[in-house]
Amino acid sequence: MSSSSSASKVCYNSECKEVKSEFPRKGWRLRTGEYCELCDRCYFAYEEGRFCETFHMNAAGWRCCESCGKRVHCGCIVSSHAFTLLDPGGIECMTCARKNYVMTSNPAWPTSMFFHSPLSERLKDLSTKNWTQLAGSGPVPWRQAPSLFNSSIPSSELHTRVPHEVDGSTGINKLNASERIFVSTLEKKKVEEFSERLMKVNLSIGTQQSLENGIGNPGINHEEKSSSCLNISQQSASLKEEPSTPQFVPYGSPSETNPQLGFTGTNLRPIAPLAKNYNGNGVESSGDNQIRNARPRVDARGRNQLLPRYWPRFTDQELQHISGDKNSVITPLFEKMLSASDAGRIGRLVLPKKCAEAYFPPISQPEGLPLKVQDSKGKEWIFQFRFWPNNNSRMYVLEGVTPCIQSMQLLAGDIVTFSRLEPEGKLVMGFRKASTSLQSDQENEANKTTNGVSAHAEVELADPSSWSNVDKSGYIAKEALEDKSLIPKKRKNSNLGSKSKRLRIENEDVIELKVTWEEAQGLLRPPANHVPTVVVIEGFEFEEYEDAPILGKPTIYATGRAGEKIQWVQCEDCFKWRKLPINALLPSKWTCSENSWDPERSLCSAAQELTTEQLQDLLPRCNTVASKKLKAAKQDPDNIEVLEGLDTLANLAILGEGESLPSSAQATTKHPRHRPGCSCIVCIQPPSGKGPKHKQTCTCNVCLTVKRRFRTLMMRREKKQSDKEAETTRRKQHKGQLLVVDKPEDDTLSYCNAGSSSPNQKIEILELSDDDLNMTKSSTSPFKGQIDLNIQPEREDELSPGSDSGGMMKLLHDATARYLRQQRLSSSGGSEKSSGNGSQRAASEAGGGEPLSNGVNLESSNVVNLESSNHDSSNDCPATLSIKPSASMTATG
DNA sequence: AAAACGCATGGTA
DNA sequence: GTACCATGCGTTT
Repeated sequence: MSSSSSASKVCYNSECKEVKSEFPRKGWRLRTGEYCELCDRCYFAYEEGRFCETFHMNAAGWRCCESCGKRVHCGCIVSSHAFTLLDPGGIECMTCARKNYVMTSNPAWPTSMFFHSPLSERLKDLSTKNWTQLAGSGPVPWRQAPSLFNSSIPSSELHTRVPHEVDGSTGINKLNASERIFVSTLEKKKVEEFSERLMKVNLSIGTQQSLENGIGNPGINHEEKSSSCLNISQQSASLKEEPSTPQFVPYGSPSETNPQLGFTGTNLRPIAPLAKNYNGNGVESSGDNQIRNARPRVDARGRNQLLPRYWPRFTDQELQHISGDKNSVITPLFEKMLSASDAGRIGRLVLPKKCAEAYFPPISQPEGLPLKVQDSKGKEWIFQFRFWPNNNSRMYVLEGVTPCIQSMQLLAGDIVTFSRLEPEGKLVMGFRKASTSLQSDQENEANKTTNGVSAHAEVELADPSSWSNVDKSGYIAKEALEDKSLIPKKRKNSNLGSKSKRLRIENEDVIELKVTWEEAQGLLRPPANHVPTVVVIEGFEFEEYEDAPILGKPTIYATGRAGEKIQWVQCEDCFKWRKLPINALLPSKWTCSENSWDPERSLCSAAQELTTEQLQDLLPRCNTVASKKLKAAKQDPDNIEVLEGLDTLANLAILGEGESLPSSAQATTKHPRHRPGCSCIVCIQPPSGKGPKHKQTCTCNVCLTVKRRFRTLMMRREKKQSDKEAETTRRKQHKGQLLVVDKPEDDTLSYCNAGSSSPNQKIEILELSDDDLNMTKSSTSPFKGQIDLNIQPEREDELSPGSDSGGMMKLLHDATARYLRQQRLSSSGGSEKSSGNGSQRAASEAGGGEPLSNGVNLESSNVVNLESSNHDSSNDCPATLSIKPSASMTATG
C-alpha cells in the first residue's frame, strides 16, 4: 500500500495490486485526506462490507459478538463500523447492538451511538498506513450496556491508557492532546463541531460479515491490544464528540459531559445510531470533520459535515418499523425537506451534496448510476443518482422520483428520509408529512405556537391514504408525539430560517391562511405569561409584547338565538363546533375540554350544538379557514404553519388580500426568484440580512406593518428614554414634524438618513400627520437578527405599484388602512384622514415612486430602510426599518 | 408544442 | 467570501 493512493496505478489493497480501472473507486479515507482508490473488485468488497473477510481473514483481532457470537474483527479499521464496544468488555456486532438499541430504547443510548468516530481515529493512528472509512459504515461504534450506562470510564483513565494502546506514532500525542482538551473544555465550538460531525456519521450496521481484518493496521497485532485500543478510542471518542447539539446529545461520560454541557433529559432524543465517519487524522484535529463512514467521496471536499437540517431524526418506532420483522437494522442517513422542485413534476430530487457524497455511491460521471431505493412499504424504486456540474462543484439529484413522491403523497415541505437497511444494504426512503416533520423539528421546542390546528391530529389525519399510521410518516414518530404532548416546547426557528418557515406551509395550510388583515389581527393573541406594555401613540393605545404574538384559534362570529353575539369554535380533537361567548379569546389550539363556558359541552363526546346545515350557513361568513376546516376536518387537519410576529402578520395580511396561492402542484418551499410584479410575501420581503430593499414608496403591507410597529416601538423607547424627550416627540408627532430621538442603544430599531447619514446616530422620524405612514430615514445601523425591510433600488421597477399586477398593493393598503382606521375610531376617534388609503396616498405623495434626491424627502421617507449597505443607490434614500422579530405588539382599541 | 434535460443564476447559510 | 442548493430558463428531444 502506498501512502498516495491516487498516485499508484494499482489497487490500494495491498493484497490485491490489481490495476485500477480508469475511474478507480474510492475507498476509505487516508491520512492525507484523500481516499484510497480501489479496483472494482476490492471496492465492492469494501462497499459490501466484505473487505476484511475477503482479504484479511488471517489477520489477528477477531472477536465474537457477545450477543450472537458472530465473529467480528475488532482490530481492523475497516470493520470498525461493524461492532460496538460494550462497557463490560467485549463487543457486540452492530446488528445486535441495533436490536438492543431498538429494544431498550434507552434515551441515553442514542448518545452513545455516536461514540464511534474517535475509535476510528484511534484506529487510524494505530494503523500506520491508513485509517479507513468503510463505505456505508462508520467508525467503531461504542455503546454502553444499558445497565452500565453510568459507569463510563473516567476520562482520566482513558487518557492514561491511551498511550499504552496506541503505538508511538506521532499522531498519538496529538490525539491525546486534542482529546484532553476536548474533554476538559467542551467548549461550545467543539460542541458545534461535534454536532455537525455527528450528522455525518453513518451508522453502519451491518456488515455482518464477521471476519474482518484491518487491511492496513499493522499496528494492531493481536486481539487484546486492538480490543483495548478500541475501547479507549471509543471512550475518548465519545467524550470528544459528546458536545453535540441538543438534538443529538451524545452520551458519553454522564458524569462529566452532561453536566458540562448542561444537557437535559428533554434534549435527549432517541436517534438512530449513526456510524460516524471520522477523520482519523490526528494532525488535523480541527479538520477531521469528514465523513468517515461515508461512502467514498467523489471529492474529498465533500467531507464536511451535514447541515443539521439534513440530520435524520428517527425515533425508535421509525427505526423499528423500517427494520420491521426482518431483523434488519436500519441506519438513518439523512433526510430532506422537499422543495417545490423536489416535489414537482420534474421528478428531480436535489440531494444535499454532502449527503449524496456520504451515503450514496460515488459517481464520477454526471450520468451517475441507477439507484435502487425501497420505500417504507417495501416497494422498490429505481432512481437515477447523478449530478450536474455546478460552480466547480456538483449538484446531486435523484431523478425519476415523481412516482415515488406521488406514491407517498408527498408535497413540498414534507420530508423524505433516507436510511440504509442492514445487512441488506438497501437504501430505504421514508417520509414524514410536513405536519409530522414540523413536530420533529420542534422536538426540542414548544409547539405552543401552533396556529390553531392540532399538531397531534395531524399525524393521524394527515394522510388520507391507506398508509398505516406508521406508514404515513414513513415510519412514524409516536414518541415524538408523546414528547410534544408532554413537554411544552418553544418553537424556534432553529436551523430553519424564515425560508424554512415558509417551507412548512403546505397548500392546505396556505389556503387556510387566507384570512383578512382584520381577521389576522383578530387571531392574534398575546404570548402567554407576558404582560403587555401599553403605549400611547397619537392617542391610541397599543399593547406591546416583547414576544411575538401567537395566532389564536379562528372562530366564527355569529349571533345567537337570543340575539346575543357569540362565536363558534371548532375543537381540535373532535372537530365539533362549540359556542362561546363573543369575547372569548382562544389559544391557537382549543379543545372541548377547554370549554369552560359550557361545561356540558366540555367533552368531545358531547353532541354538537350546531347542525351541519347551520354550520354550513355560518361558513360563508367565516373565513376560508373555518370553511375549509369544516370540509377537511375529518380528513386532514394539518397544522397551519405557525408564523410569528411580523411574518405572521405580513403573511396573513398578504394572503388575506387575495394573493393567489400556489396550487398543490405549485406548493413551494422556497420561493422562486423574485419576480417583477410579484407581490407575494416572499417577493415583497427582503431576505434576511441583506435582501432586497423595499422601494421607498413601498406601501406594501409588510412595510406598513413594519412601519406601524416600528413607530410604536420607537415611541416606547422614546418614552422610556426621557419624559421630556417623549413629550417633545409626541408633540412633534402630532404636528407632523420631524422627530429626533436618540438611536436605540440596542440597535433594535434604527434608521437613518441614507442620503446624509447622521454620524450622531440620531433617528429622525417623520410622521405623516395621522396617517399610517411613518416617514423615516436612517443612518447606517447594524441590525442583528431582525426583520428588516430594505429599499432595493435595483428592484424598484419590480416593486413599483405600477408593476404590481392587479392592485395587490391597493388591496393591501386598503386592508391595512381599514384596520388602522378601525382601530382609531374605536379608540379615540382621532382625526383620521378621510382618505380611504392613507398609505397609498402617502405613497403617491412620496413622488409617485420616484427616487428622492437625497433621501430627505419626507414623503418618501415613509419607506423604512435598514442597512447601511443600501447606500448603493445614489438618490434613493434607503431608509431601513428593522424590527426585532421577537418584539411584537397588538393594537388595542 | 410539450417534456425533459442540464447548466446558470442568485438567494441563503 | 464561499459553498450550497432551489429553481429559472435555454436547449434538446
